[in-house]
Amino acid sequence: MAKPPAANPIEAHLGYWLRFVSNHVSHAFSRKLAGRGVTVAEWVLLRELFEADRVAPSRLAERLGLTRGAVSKLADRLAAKSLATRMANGDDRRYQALVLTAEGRALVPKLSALADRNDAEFFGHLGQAEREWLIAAMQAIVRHHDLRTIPVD
Amino acid sequence: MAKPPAANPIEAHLGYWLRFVSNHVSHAFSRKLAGRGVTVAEWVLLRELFEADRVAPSRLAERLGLTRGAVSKLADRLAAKSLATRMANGDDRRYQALVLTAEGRALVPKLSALADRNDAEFFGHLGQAEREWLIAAMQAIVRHHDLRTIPVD
DNA sequence: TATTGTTATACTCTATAACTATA
DNA sequence: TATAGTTATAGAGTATAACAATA
Repeated sequence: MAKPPAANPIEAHLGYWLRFVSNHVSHAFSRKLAGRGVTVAEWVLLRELFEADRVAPSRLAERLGLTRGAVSKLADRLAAKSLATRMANGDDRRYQALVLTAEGRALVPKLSALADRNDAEFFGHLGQAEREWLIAAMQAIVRHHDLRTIPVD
Repeated sequence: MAKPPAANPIEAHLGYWLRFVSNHVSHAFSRKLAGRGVTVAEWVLLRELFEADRVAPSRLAERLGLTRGAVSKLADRLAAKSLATRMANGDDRRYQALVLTAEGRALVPKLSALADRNDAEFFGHLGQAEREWLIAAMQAIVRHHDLRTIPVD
């Protein structure tokens, strides 16, 4: 009698293979960012601030699927690194805005170049058509499930 | 004058979209596992032990791309939950083996069913052909870069 | 000396929940 | 009371480096 396959092979799961590739890509990127003294979570926040200029922490928490406490701590670290600062925001004094410092604003394009390089290293060997096909497939899944929060970790 | 695009759009990166989908899939799975009192890292170790019967911690560290210290702590937690135990292994008394307990062995198929369900929830709407195409694409990337360590986090 | 495993230490990431200030 | 943000606490996950036992 053969041993019954009590557990299905996890290698049949698309999620397993996505995670396999995605984690290697992320780890490689994380190592590149470390050379600039920045973590992936910090990078995600920096990107958001770069694009939106001034953002309330609660808005970031919503977009990134984090608690306000988590954003608060991330903001602390960006502030400690002189990459972002807190500012008053509008009339309601409960609201703040997080804003990049000049140093932070200057850093983002450099980190962005690292991201470009990382993506090219992992996927540059694919044809343009295949890369676009895969991106479209992932975007379709995101739309199908109405996934909204931008991944941080 | 339009503001120059000082940072390339990260949305052009395949890595970004893989991470977007992969993280949502992993988080959903993590929540399912939490209902059984198990973390994703613990699940990965349990799978390895289920398949190999007895494995030396150093071997696990190698396969999973972790330090021996990290595996040691994970083994502590599995032992605390009565899912795995440490045993002597062979003649060289420096070596151990980690082995599933009966409880651990009984649990894995249940967790595996959660993994099946999670994958079906996220990708069940795709055609069989598309799912297989995507899996093959990921496997090709893994082969191309000779990625070996099984992702834990 | 070299190797296996453990432990000490530290940092990131994140949550929950209590707290402060403001409305 | 309700909301924005902070802080206290806790735990997972991981690394580096020092250590103990064994070879």
